[in-house]
Amino acid sequence: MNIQEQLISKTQQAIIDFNGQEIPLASISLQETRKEFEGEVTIVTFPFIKFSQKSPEETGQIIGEYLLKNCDFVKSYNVLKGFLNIALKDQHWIDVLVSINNHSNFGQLASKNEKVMVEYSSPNTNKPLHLGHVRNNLLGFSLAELLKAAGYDVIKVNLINDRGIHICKSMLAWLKYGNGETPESSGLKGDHLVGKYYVAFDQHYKVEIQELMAQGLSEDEAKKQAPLILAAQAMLLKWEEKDPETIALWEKMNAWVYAGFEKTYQAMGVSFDQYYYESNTYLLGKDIIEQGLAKKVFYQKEDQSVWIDLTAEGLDHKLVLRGDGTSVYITQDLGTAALKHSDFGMKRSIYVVGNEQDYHFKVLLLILQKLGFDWAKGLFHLSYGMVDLPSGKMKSREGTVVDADDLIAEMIESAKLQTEALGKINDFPAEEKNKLYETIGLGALKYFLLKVDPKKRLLFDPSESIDLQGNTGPFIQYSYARIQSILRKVNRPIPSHCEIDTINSNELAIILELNKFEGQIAIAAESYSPAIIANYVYELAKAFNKFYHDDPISQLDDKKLQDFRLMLCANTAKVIRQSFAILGIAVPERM
RNA sequence: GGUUCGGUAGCUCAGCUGGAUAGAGCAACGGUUUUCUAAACCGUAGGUCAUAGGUUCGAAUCCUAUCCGGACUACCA
Repeated sequence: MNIQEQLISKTQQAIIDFNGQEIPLASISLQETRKEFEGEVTIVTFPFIKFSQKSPEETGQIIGEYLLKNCDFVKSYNVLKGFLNIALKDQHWIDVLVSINNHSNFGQLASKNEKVMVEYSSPNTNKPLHLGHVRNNLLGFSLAELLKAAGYDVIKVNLINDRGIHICKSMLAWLKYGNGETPESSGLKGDHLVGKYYVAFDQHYKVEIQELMAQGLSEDEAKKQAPLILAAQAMLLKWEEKDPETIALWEKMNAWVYAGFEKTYQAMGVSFDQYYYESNTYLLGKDIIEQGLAKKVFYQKEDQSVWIDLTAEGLDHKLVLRGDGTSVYITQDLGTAALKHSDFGMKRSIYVVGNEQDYHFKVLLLILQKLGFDWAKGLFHLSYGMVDLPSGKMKSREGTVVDADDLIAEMIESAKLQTEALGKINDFPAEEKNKLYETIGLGALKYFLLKVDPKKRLLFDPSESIDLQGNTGPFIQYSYARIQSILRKVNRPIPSHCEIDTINSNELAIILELNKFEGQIAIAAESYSPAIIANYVYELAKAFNKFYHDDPISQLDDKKLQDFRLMLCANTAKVIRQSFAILGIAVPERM
């Protein structure tokens, strides 16, 4: 029985001893004592008064007195209104630290022998990645690391949207206006080059629409009849017919994009175990439509189009296959979901996709459940909020997007300026300096994006650079570097046991944080929220910095105390490093 | 209109399986360095937790309504 279970059980026993009344165990809950009061564990006594027949204060006294007498790990207690605060003996907390220290895999929860798939990134190959994609990628990668830490076997998947009318738009514009421009000839990164022609298409298209409207067509008609859009549609048909020239162009331009994406992925530090391409999966799903028709989950209209009636679920009628037999988005997604499951047989599958697609995923999951696939209940849409600018939503066509590559470069530059201004690493070789700027710049960016609850929309103001002070990635990296500095200076192995018997409040605060780590991993994994880890590790770093400020370590003469504090430092560093690994953020040895 | 997510300090966010006087960071103001890295530490100031009801011993947290904002509501993806 652990400490908490003992406290709960003894609390119940205290009242039984007092008057024979039995408090239900479920109504006894322990919580952390707030910082301004003495103690580490608090029991709320309000729910007990109908059993004790005493005031909340008296009830607290009765229980506190009982615990003090009957639990050898309880040091003292105090009662404030309906709150019984319990302080545990220092030795208990020292033991907790030693046990964390000697735990070879602290922060890695026991294997659950369960496969979980995380699909994220899922880019279109017609334009470069922007800040919204950055959030998606960091969130997806971090979620995968988080689930691994929580004991799951994780498969990271990227479903690349490499076909469709939007891809044809870039291809067409490049043919018409590109003059054979290549990444080599222009020096442009491949994804940016292709994106340039996607924008070019839209500009020329708009001109054509204006011209047609001037000729008296309505806007809708003009949009449908503009020569450029007709040409793009024709190109899509040629692609579907596997016209060699079209395919060759498509392959060439996609290869440019992939080379560009690869660089951005590398810069962000994200990776995948498996790629799926829509060009391979877009025809999937039609057999599922057949099954659905046979099971009468779907129905067919006179024009042969296939629909599902979701009005009973509060949704609408939804098209699942066009009248001409071609797929829509959801057709493919039905097929891809089945394919992924047959490839990996995972129990759970998480889609990291923005909340603009809430409706789509609600429908997708509902259809799969209605079709009776037993794996469908394991699907989950991790719906994250959009990244907004002060001016509102980012729009690629209006040029208001924050480009991923630019942003990363700016963050590294800003880390460089800040680091140079502080002048602490002038003795570093140039290569190490650059590495550090990258570590800090990306650390700031990643932490900034990950510390916010994924569900919430996130505001980014490009005119204000991301902070490097306060509740930021670099603050936590700095705490880590400080510890490494101490460990280097003392240069003694971390002991495996402790010979002190009292600890101060700063030390206690750190141990309390360290003790929470694995619980936080479990909670964060269950709620799919790396933000919980980000906020947790910030609290740890704060506690450490206060300790560092107040209490000497390397200049101590008392070796026993020094050993203990070294152990505290080393384990703080360990937990910071692991927390940041979950967030996909590197830690520096010096900064 | 319907569905849905959100609204906490000037700004960015924690806290939300109901518990104490609602917490951080930034920005503002003041202090700390002959002592392990001041990217730090300490302090001051800043709040009708959108609004109104309800449930409860107790509500930022749960329920209802209203207001405000976002997203979705395509034979686009």
